[in-house]
Amino acid sequence: MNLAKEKPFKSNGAKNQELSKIFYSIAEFLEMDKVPFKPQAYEKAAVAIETLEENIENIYKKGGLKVLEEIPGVGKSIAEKIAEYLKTGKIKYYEEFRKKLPIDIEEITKVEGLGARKAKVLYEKLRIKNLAELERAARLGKIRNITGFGEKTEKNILEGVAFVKRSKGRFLLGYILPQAREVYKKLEGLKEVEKIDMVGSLRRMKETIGDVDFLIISENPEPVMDFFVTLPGVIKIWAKGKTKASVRVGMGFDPVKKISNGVNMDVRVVPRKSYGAALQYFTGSKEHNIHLRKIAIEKGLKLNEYGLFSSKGAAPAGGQGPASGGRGAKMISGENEKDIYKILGLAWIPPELRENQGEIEAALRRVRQTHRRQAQDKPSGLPKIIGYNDIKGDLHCHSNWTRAQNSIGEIAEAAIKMGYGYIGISDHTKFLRIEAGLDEKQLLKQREEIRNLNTKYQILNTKFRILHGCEANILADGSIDIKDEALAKLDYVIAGAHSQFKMPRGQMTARIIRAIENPNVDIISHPTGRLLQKRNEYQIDFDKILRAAKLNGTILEIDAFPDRLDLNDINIRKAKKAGVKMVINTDAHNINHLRYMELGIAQARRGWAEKNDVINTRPVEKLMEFFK
DNA sequence: GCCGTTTTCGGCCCGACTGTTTTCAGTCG
Repeated sequence: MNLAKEKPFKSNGAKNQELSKIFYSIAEFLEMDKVPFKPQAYEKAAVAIETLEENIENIYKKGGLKVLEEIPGVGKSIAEKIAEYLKTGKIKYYEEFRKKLPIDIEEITKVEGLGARKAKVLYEKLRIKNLAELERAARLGKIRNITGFGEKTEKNILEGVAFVKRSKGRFLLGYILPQAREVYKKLEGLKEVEKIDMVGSLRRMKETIGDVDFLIISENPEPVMDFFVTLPGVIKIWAKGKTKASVRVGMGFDPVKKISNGVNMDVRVVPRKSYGAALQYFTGSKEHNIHLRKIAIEKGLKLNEYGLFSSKGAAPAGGQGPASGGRGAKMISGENEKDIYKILGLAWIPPELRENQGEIEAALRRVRQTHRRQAQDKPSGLPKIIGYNDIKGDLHCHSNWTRAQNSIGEIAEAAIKMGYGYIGISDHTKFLRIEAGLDEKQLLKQREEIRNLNTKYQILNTKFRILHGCEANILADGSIDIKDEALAKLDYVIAGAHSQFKMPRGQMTARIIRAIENPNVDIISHPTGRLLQKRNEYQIDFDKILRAAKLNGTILEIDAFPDRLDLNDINIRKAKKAGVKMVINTDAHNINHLRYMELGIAQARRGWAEKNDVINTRPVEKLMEFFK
């Protein structure tokens, strides 16, 4: 490969992200001018482009405007704007908005309670263009005097600004989940709480979480609300009504951002007969729900958070009290979420798949497939995604042979407690001096300790095995920092890039591929190198990586560490499609990290991965067959 | 602006809560 010809790319899908941001902004600008319907059209296009698998430049190069228009939500007008952007780097329509209203709309609307309309007023009255100017105006007490605003709004803006500045609004799933579960348990313990579920992005196990949502059945919601807003840790009550309350909970110290932090939590109480509908509704995603409602409408039904209704004689929205489908509408379903999907002609869809990324179409295929024999084990076109109990062992654990905390014996004990059949020790190797990486000699020595421990388990008749691996380094040229003879003696070899992340795309791709082709390398760890909220993925041609992995039988890791979750959902789906096997590992540096496995499984589920796609769902003998 | 096995025109998901108003717009999910 001629590396000199390759220029560094901004990112694989940089244009996709840039365009989707522009279209989101156009939607906001149109919203400011109270233009009807166009904002939603632009937003829909923005979502479609943002989640597109393929690079939009390639799509345009291949098929021109015609093919762009095949993207759902993209018609003639938006396709032309995409082409304009790809050709000139600008969109005139957007630039004109920006000239008229030079507002950093993306930043300002991140502030809780501020949308496009208010942002426009703030600009017209006070020339506020960005977060810093917003904060200054609020501090000086200028905002309270504007019609439509007041003292409370001003105070909320100040708090909102502080929040955006501190956290950029989202939290890692791995750090939120334990906090959310604690609150869940407290609420669950109330005698007034008949049933409770976590909903929203937390139920969908998204890699980052904006806020925590709980759904509750209660005949007597007021004490629940009172309890919720006075929970220890609540630092702010945003809203408190009879059926809905919203608070900010302080979370102590955030180890990643090194600041003290808080997360918003919402509680919503619904009657039992509507619980399933509400569960569906509040789980989202928004796009999934919109699609579902449309299916309801096609069937002459109406779906909202209170239930599924026959829409015959339905009154216009807002005309009726709660728990209603409108005048004369009859409630068909609502208590059970599965029933709602069923009545709509769909197989039940696991929350992790609810992103309107084809899962509804797949679930629809149920009807056709039930006529076939295979209906029983595969009731729909949906994948039978990997389960949270399917993992038999963790192959990426660091021990105190390097700078991690626990001994190999301690890690093994923890793994046995988790019900695993094996654990893989994969310490860093010598290139990573900062981690006290092992050299060939030390690896051989480590092998002895592992052999001794395994002998002990045999004698005790414990059905458990420690596998000996390492996480070697892929050097800049794609070679490995440990000699082949030493690698060949290990049970398996993980290789990962831990340095020089800013290489040009072609060079980085070649580097990783060389490692994939190495006859001693079995697994590529955290294949794209991103760190959530910290570092973007390095530049690689992932399709080329997949082809090489498939050809060489090299396995790609889904690293479950909270700020990695790498591969991400889109890449997992691609890998599955390409027939590339994956392994879900925690990258544990102490035994408490072993519990992050759940995050990796969630990620695999969101990537539509099935048990068969993931090698460590297999018992140790079958597992070993995947190693070179 | 997009979309179409009911429509190339006429629809677009919809309800709760807040803060401001004095009957409702804006925001959120």
